[in-house]
Amino acid sequence: MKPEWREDQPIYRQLRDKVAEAILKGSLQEGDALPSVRNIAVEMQINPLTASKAYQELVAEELVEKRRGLGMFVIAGAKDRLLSAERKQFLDEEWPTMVTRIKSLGLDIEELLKNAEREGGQE
Amino acid sequence: MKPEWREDQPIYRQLRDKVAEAILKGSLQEGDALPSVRNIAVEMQINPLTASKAYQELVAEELVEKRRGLGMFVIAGAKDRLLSAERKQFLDEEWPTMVTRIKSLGLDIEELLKNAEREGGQE
Amino acid sequence: MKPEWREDQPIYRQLRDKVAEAILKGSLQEGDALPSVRNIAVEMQINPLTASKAYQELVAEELVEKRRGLGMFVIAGAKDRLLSAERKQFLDEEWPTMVTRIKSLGLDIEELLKNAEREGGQE
Amino acid sequence: MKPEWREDQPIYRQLRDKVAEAILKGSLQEGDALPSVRNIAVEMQINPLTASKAYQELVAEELVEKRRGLGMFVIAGAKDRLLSAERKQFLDEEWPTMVTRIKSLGLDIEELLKNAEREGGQE
DNA sequence: GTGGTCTAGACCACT
DNA sequence: GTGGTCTAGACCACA
Repeated sequence: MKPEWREDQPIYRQLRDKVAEAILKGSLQEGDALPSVRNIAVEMQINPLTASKAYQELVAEELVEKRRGLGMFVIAGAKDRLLSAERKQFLDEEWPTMVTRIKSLGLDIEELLKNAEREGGQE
Repeated sequence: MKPEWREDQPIYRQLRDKVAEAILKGSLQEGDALPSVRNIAVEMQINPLTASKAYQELVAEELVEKRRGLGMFVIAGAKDRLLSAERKQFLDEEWPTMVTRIKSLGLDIEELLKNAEREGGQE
Repeated sequence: MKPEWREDQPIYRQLRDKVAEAILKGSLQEGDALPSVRNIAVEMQINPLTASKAYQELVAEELVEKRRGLGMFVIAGAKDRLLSAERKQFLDEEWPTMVTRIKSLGLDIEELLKNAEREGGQE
Repeated sequence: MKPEWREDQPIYRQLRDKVAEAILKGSLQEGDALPSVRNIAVEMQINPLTASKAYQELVAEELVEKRRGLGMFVIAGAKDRLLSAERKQFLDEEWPTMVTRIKSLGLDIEELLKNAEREGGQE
């Protein structure tokens, strides 16, 4: 797995998002240890400090806890909390913006739906 | 009208988007003059240089032209060009991303779209 | 003013505390600009990144806001918010611990009071 | 009894403090044996090495002595020595800091102390 | 000018 | 082993 970083966001933010997604998908279960800062830095080919910054964001969001000398672990309830927080964020902010945009572009709902099905083979 | 700027994009980009939106909505007709850089800077409470940068973007996109000594004007055909460009951008990039996001949150795209249609027939 | 850093806390935390104290004391008024990251780094003889970390803490606490391209500014209401937050922290956590400690050491209240007056010439 | 560890101090220091407190309170009398490193490690859910480090601190402070093959025991005179050492530490360092803090928060030291006296005659 | 990000490398405390 | 902190120096976007 060769990580590729987008330019539109800082790397640490993207790494945070990757971990959050892994929690949502269940590939990181609650109670699981995250890869160590050093390991993930090597794997992702980034500076350990950058990786650490991503982890600190997760700690601040209370999705992950630090156990001193042991590492970082997914907090119990993290998945639920994350899911509801993201849904709220989506429904309150992202989707209304998107709806406005769709309308101002005069796009056809049916067409968008077909579009969504076409690419949505996976999941 | 107190403008509020988001943190996720530079101000000049957001101003550019506002103007583009105005063209799409028709509140800025083709041939209309844009507010002067100075005026809009005062009104939006931003640095004139920032306002100027927004206008330069619009010029680069060929939505607006500078008439020396007169100001900036919406180019004929701007609305159509803008509409098709934004539609392409939307369908190629924004919508697929949004679809992925909706699915990862376990939400129902069809329901969201139908709701959007029902609620705000006109924004 | 030659800054001296204690060993018991990271520098960025101590710098954050200095700024917070300046807000409490009023030497930094609401709306005032903080010294730039670079300037304070030079003045305090620390790395700009360390200074930046202190400022980011203050932003996270909503005591300070970033105005892009301009610098950091004390938010309106920062002083009040800070004062009540610190009082709460003190009364809920620090003081009860201190009381327990005083009792377990069997110290005399009157003596402590005299002590407090003696050093409390200022303020 | 589920021990909870604060983040502001290393676990071994907090454990040392717990033992010292027990000596002050008399729940550990002079001559008493301390729980074995292994037992306390299990009970407190910490690494035995961490527990051992706490005990070593107590030995270094001459509050506790190791009797080979038998375990760790509270030294005669430990309580008095501890009491005077902690009082000195408290009056010289902790109390002055606390007084400064109370004043900077605009709170009334006398009132706080009187309240403390009235409420919990015994902790 | 402003702050933000990243790197490379060092040192530290904790478990 | 773990994460945290700091430095020195670079580059970038924004106003």
